[in-house]
Amino acid sequence: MSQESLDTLRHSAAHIMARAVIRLFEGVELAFGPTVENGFYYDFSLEHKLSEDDFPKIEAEIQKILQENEPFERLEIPREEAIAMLTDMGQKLKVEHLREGLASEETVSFYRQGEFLDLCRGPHINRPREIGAIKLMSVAGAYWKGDANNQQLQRLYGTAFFKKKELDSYLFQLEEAKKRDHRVLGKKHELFTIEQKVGQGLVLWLPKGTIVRQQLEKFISAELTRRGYQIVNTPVIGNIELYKTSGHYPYYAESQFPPIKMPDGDEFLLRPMNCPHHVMVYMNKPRSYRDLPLRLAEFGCVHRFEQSGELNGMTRVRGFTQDDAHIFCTPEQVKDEFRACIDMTLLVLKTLGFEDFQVRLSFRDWDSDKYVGNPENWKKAQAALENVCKEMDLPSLEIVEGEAAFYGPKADFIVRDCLGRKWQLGTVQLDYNLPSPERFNLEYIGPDNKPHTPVMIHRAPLGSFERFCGILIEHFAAAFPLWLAPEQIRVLTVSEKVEDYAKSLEQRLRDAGLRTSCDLRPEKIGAKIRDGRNDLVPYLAVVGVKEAESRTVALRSRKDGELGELPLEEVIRRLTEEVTTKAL
RNA sequence: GCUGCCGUAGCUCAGUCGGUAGAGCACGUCCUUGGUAAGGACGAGGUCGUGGGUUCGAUUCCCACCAGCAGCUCCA
Repeated sequence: MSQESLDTLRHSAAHIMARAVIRLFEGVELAFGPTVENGFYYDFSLEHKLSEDDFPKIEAEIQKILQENEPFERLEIPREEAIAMLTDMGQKLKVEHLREGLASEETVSFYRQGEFLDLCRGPHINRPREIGAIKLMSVAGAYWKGDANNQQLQRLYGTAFFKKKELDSYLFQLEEAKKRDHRVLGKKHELFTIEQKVGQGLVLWLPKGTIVRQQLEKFISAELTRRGYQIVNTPVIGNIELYKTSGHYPYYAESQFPPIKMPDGDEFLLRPMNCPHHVMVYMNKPRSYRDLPLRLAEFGCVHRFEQSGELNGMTRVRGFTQDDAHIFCTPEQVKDEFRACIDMTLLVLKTLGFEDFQVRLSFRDWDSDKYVGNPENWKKAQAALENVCKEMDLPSLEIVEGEAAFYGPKADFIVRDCLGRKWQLGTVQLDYNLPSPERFNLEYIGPDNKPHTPVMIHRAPLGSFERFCGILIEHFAAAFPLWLAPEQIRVLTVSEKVEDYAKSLEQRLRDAGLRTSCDLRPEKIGAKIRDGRNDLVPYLAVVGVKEAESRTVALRSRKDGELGELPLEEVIRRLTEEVTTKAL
């Protein structure tokens, strides 16, 4: 079945659900009932507070409608007549939609099914009974027309399939996906924790999670060196004047931790971004065009007071560390620098085996006044960005207006979590505004011996270590490749007789730079293998009397199973090679 | 922040129609000295998220708060 016919089916299912709700409850006003990725929803306004307890009742009514099997019938009605009709029916939301959203239409389409009549573009299936399986999934609040200032509606989510078997398989996949959730695996494998007593959205990296993070830091650091960056280190707070100059403060007052007020009247802000500090590093001394591009990098810790309802495991937190850098360059250098940033982001994603990502170019909304800087610079920046992205042939490139940072357009790299939700990881942002005379008034002396304004590029290939690791946990289902694995090889003893031999192996592995431990428990080897596999250790080295005598280990890999007896030197050589190549 | 749901041992969860709680795993001790996914016995672990209220008595009922989950809104 094509996605198109599945969408038609689900769209009809949404209408059947709405019809059931109207039959069961008083004073139901309908809003919109579109299809979404794995199903559909319908927004309602009604007195009764819907909850999951109502689902059986609604689903029973839906089944009745399916049995009745009345056909969908399309009607074309002049808009004015439709307004009168819907006003009579008390469907105020639909009337508003006709008056505003569909104001330019001559006629609009309705669908009738028995006594149920609804404004709808269609198309629909012919007969309800074509729906093989329909299930209500959840109830949630949603704002009318997606605006938090409007009234809140009740949204019922559901899904539908042609066959019951397809629904079962979808529900099974959902259950499986939940097992991959980084919050579940992070707890199970002791990677990170978030404690109420520390605070919402504040991540405590546990020893095993810290190893994964450190490996990423090493990887990024090596790239920074290779690509001519200079590492700096700056404090996590700054005088509020700094953010007033940068323009950040008035714009984002609500999503910051409140300022720290000093007795002398000074105010300090827990920094929500690193840019102003790096700008100050740039301003530390006069700069010449010969110094550019100046690339300043820092694993910078920032804090943002995100709304409580937005917090989510490691992927949306209140304190996080960006693999940040700011590049100060001449206008002529922008294209090359921007390209290099995209290139580094692609390298990161490729190294970690992310193939399914999309790139979103976020431009400004020309009607909005929330952006700073002159339109000329914006046009220049957006054109430069778009050109480079097109030249580099990035996957599923999408341009969205209105998503830009307030100081400039950006290219974001977006991946999905195990439940299909999109998250922005890497980002490259062009900025003609912070360096401008209206802001920090950055300068460099050109070959003409006159001051010029540099261009700034903000970029973070990972985005933040927190979010990236959260997504990474789900990407690998916590079975990290050897170079990232918290424990790379575990020595398992068959009996106590070989304890000394096992300990000597552990030390030699450590000397070779491998992360290892020794399972000396008085358990049977089967149990130790089982635990080692459950802990997702990439290599298990079994040693018994036989191996102790021949000075070998019986190696077992997570991927390939038993590999036979090998001398330790051979094991070290293999693992070191695998770590160096960052094999997936 | 909003709507709905939810919170019992380190973890996953059961239970109490109101009389202060239980399982499996993990943990500890002992027995077993074993060869590629769970050997056995015993033991320790909980102010049932927090604060109020109703009650002779609340983990259980009610209210508020806090935290978590799904969605919405937001995301420098």
